Amino acid sequence: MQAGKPQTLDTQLTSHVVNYIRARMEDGSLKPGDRIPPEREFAKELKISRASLRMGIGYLAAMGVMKVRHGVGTFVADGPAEFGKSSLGLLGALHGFKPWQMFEVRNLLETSLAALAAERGREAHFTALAEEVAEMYATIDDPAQYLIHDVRFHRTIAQASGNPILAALMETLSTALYEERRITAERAKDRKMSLEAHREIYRAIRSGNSAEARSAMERHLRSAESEQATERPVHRRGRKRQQKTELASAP
Amino acid sequence: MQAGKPQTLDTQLTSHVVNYIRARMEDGSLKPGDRIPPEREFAKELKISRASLRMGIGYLAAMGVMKVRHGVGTFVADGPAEFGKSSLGLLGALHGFKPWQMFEVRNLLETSLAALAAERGREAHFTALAEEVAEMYATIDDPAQYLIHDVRFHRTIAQASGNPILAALMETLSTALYEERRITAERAKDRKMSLEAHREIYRAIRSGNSAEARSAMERHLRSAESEQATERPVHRRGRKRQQKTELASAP
DNA sequence: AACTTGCAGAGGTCTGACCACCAGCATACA
DNA sequence: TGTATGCTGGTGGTCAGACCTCTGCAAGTT
Repeated sequence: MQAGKPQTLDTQLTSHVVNYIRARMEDGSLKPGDRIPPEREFAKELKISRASLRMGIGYLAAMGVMKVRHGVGTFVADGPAEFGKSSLGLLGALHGFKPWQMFEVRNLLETSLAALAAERGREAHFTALAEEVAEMYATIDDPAQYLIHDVRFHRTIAQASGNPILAALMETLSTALYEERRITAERAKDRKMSLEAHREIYRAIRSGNSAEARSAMERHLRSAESEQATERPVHRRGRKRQQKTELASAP
Repeated sequence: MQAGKPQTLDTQLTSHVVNYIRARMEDGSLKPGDRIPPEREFAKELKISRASLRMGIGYLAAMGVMKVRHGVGTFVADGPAEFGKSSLGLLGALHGFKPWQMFEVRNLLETSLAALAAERGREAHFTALAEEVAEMYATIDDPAQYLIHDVRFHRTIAQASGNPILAALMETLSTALYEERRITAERAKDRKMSLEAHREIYRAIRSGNSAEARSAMERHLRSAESEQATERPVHRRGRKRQQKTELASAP
């Protein structure tokens, strides 16, 4: 899945850095989780200023390909692929995406994802799915926690589909969805129904029944959409230092 | 389609800039095509250094939300939404995407896109599609030109689907596909078949027959995939200053 | 053994200078 | 009069080096 060198980047030096990193990723000398040299050294090595190097790193970080940790170092991203954490949110802000459009995409992707997961999923994936369902049971009364496991469930399905590109698309959608649902009050009754739906999806996938997995997912999304229509957004009370609810990587 | 402020960005100041721009996009005071103040001024206005401002702009440019033109200014992107030009290529380099995975995604997206276009497409879209088909006829003997109109045809379908999120996804795929196919030699016979297929797709869409549009697209992609399997990649001859083949925005 | 402190190394930010590019206008020439 | 030429102002691109802040760990303290 190689491609020509796109000359479409911001500037010469930025693309210099990007191409260099990219080349090292393609020839395997830079793998997920690896660390790149300190900025000062690396800049000298590439014979560019630190500022320019940082522009390049910033670009890669924005693309979700690199991860910068203040005081520690810069690393190649190691989690599931993704198209930049807030890209969809940003584009939405700019082009005014509508909720129904979001659902349409989600429906399209997730039903196929569920079907593929049923066909190609492996034991490890099934186990992970079962665990998330269990966690959802355990946190049925804690909306914030429940949501996290809900999202992780869907993400795990994406990974079980065996197609990393699809998984990356779903990952991008998930991030946006999570941000959106995090500030929405959801009814306990909805969670009960949702939980049931997830269990059905899980069973269908585990049993390898792709058609049933697809339709179960479709039913789930359909009801989720209609529920959302009757929800009332919660007033955001003075940003109370939101705890670490970052969705940790799924196994 | 709003979302909380993601605290996931590189650094404080970068996110400061991003949030500022984002807010102005959401409240409508910054629309596609608009220009932002010169860096020196803008930096002073936001009370940050020019370097930091540039990091933020770099992030937004990477996301495809802003467009920087050396010597001219910085603008809000105005073309069709897209997730960063080379994001998919970069992710592919990192995670080693396989061609069949690409086709799987493409098949999934484009068949639905074609169906939606048949249902929701408007006259302007049909006209644009017809023009691209005509251009394909005219450039049947010029692989490079033909490819451009081929890609534009598919892109126009995405826009006709009436779902900008889907269109953005397809746009991202298209960029990667274009880069890939641009360095591949394709047989004249393949182009003849391809042209026929496109005409069928066009007719189905124009007549509003979504089921037929879907299956026509599916047939097209299936044959494209099998053809590609027998193609031989062309040796890249010392990067001969590739002319301006940038896909211009579709009408 | 547990806690505290200090330091070294890494990324984050600032400043101000200079370079490169583009557009438009004024001048010079045909 | 019309066209070519060339200057100039404004804008982004790059650089250098200094200083700030965060993290992790090791040495020291209790």
